[in-house]
Amino acid sequence: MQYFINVVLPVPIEKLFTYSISAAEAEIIKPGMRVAVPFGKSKIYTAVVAELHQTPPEAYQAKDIEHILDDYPVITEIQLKFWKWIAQYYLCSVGEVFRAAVPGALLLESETLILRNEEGIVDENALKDDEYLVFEALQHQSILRVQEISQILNKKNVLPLLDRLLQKKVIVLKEEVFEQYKPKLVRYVKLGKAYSSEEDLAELLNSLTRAPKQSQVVLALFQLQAVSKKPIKVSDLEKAANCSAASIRSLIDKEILEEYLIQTDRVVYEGEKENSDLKSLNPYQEKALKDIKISFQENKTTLLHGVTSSGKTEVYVKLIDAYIQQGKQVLYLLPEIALTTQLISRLQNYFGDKVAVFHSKYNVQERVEVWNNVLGNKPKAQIVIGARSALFLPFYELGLIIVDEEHESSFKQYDPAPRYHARDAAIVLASLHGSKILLGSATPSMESFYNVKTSKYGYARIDRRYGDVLMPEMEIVDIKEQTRKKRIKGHFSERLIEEITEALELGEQIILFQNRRGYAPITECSTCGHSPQCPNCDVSLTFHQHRKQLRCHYCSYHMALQKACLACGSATIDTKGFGTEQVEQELHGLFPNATVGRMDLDTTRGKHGYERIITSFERQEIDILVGTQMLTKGLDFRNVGLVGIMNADTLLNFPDFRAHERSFQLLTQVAGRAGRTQKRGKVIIQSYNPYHQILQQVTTSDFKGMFQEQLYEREQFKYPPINRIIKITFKHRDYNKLNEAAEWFTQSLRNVFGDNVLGPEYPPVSRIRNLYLKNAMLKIHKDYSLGRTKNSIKKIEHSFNAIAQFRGVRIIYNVDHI
DNA sequence: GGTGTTTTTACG
DNA sequence: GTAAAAACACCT
Repeated sequence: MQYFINVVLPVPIEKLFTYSISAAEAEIIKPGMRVAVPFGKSKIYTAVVAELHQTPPEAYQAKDIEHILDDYPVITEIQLKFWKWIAQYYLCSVGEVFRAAVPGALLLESETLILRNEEGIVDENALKDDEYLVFEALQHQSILRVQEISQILNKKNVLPLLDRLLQKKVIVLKEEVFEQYKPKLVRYVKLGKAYSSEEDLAELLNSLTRAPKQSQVVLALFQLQAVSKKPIKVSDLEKAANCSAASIRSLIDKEILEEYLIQTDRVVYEGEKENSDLKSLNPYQEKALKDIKISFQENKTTLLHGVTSSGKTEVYVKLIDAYIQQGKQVLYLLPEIALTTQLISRLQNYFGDKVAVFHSKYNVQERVEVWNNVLGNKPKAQIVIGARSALFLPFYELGLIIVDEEHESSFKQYDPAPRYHARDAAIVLASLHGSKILLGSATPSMESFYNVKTSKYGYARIDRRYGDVLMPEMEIVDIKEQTRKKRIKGHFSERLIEEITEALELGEQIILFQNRRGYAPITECSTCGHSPQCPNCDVSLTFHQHRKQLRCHYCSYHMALQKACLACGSATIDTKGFGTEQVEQELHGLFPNATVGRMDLDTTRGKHGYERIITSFERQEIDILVGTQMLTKGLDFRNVGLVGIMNADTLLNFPDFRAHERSFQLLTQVAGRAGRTQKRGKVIIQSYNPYHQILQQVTTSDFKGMFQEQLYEREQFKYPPINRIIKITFKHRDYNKLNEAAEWFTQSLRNVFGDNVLGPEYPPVSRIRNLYLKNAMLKIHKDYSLGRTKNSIKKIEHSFNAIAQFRGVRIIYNVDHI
């Protein structure tokens, strides 16, 4: 009997690949295990077993697998189903989901190593220059990587050369798979066996009189042992004895000390265990909790709609507690995990070391540890807080999923595939696990609220702030009028300056919101109108004050700021528009005594970038914090009296159908940062367009009005939530080829879907990294079969690929594009 | 015709 | 995605 497995490979190819296995292997292998398989001419890849069977492939001879990587499945059955759903819904391959879902350290790939051929006799004269260089390098270093050779020769393609060297028997090649995950081992010491009793010790110290440092170490060790029964780390001993590693080393060599290693987790929660009791809920929270529970009984996805600072977290905590009591796992999804150190520490206060965190700023090693803890259903990963990628963890007994700040667009992955929406995927995951799912937001998305209205989702509401704090008072300032009356300094209206001054006098903190980073978006010569462009992308370069640089936001291109215009040579370079940096600088001029902080992508790079700024604002070391939309994301500051929105218009005038919804959400969220304690907060919104519908709705907290109005518009123009949209992007280096291809494809779509097809159009940035772009949009009514639509698209793509002249044009699908 | 570079194709 | 093979461009 022959045995075969079908595996998923981490490559963007639709199909599964078949390998043959031995009868013995067939006994061991189960779906969800990883196997190493040869793929292509030389590479070895990590694949996941999807199915076992006994039907030999007809058209080819299946290869044997290299070896089995796991003793038990590391991918659960549910995960495999979930991957398939994502691939099918978001129009990508299961392999692409696999690549995104599994931490890099579990995805081993082989690397070609180049070694000397010890047997071959090399005739140095028969070698060409570059061949000789490789030969010579191998005399110094016995192993080289392909990449290193590339560097030595300063050439991209070195494989033909290696082939020649292989023929001449100068080198041999070896494929090696590197295990990337290495458990972290910590060195510990204890006293050697010979010295366990008291008398031995005295003798030992005597023998060390001539080595004062070493006896100091032994004494320190004893002191440490006296304090706690725990094993003693080498590093701790070093510190306690104030000695060098060498002293300890020589004690170990003398067998006075004994060294041993213990495997430790990289991610450990250092705080005390479950120190806070669960807070009791106020009547509004109680009511919401009750409504959620009722809705859960009907197995409905439920939306918790609670105004800013209404204490949604306490409700979550109660729910989480209920599920972990039953021994179930809980997943808590957040839009941007790095911003939420506040929330993490709050949950850790309640649940201690049951809380694990998972996000993209963790390194590969840390991610594998969380993965394994979740897979093993370990108590220390019973509650997982994570960004969207945490959806892919191997949950075993998932009882509850919470999607906090459900409206946030960063739940949607944009690039690369799979372009999934974590909120929607979470709902599917919950149904696969039979678990409950709660969405939470102060400003629900149109989609979710529509689902509530159509009774698809359950609904719970809290419309009072915690502790009955009043909603902030909002004021719109007309900057057009103010400019006309010359009542404006830089970008600050008189009203805003007054309020800032007052808040500063009262010792309150201030948040200023400007939805644009950098100093000024573009520089322009006021003589000839030239503004420097990126050579690879179709955008103007952005000026960054901090480094005196012009940068491209799409590729990594940057150049120093030119003193004179590159086109006409005159020194009349002007900056247009304004960003957070400029606001910050103007503040220094207007309020020289206030300390100003800035929070945007530029100042929050690095693992602890956010934390630094947030904590120093919390400690009130900063009076005024200027920032981009990062500020809106669930931060909780006690002492903020005033929130200023520098310019609401950039949001409102954004050219897409979600602009109004997004503006409402953003403005409401920023405003919600004001006055979270007893005193009523104040919000100033500056705008050129003070009578704009959305601004009125924000100031009166009229969510329902906004929803009704937007729904009507979306209905008119066939946009979500009533319709689904699929954005199709075409990409190619050749402008004309791209145009023809996009035109052809869109026309084919039109033949099937009629005027539900828009485009093709150039996006605002029509060239990125030297590739031209064009977009088409397909709108499908919610009730129309998604499967049929996708089949039609696939069919069109198939004929498209059969046309020789269009080959090489890349097609990217973005289902439910935001 | 040889050499280097880009595009195409196939991978089990 | 990667790498070999094929096609193309360029040079002597």
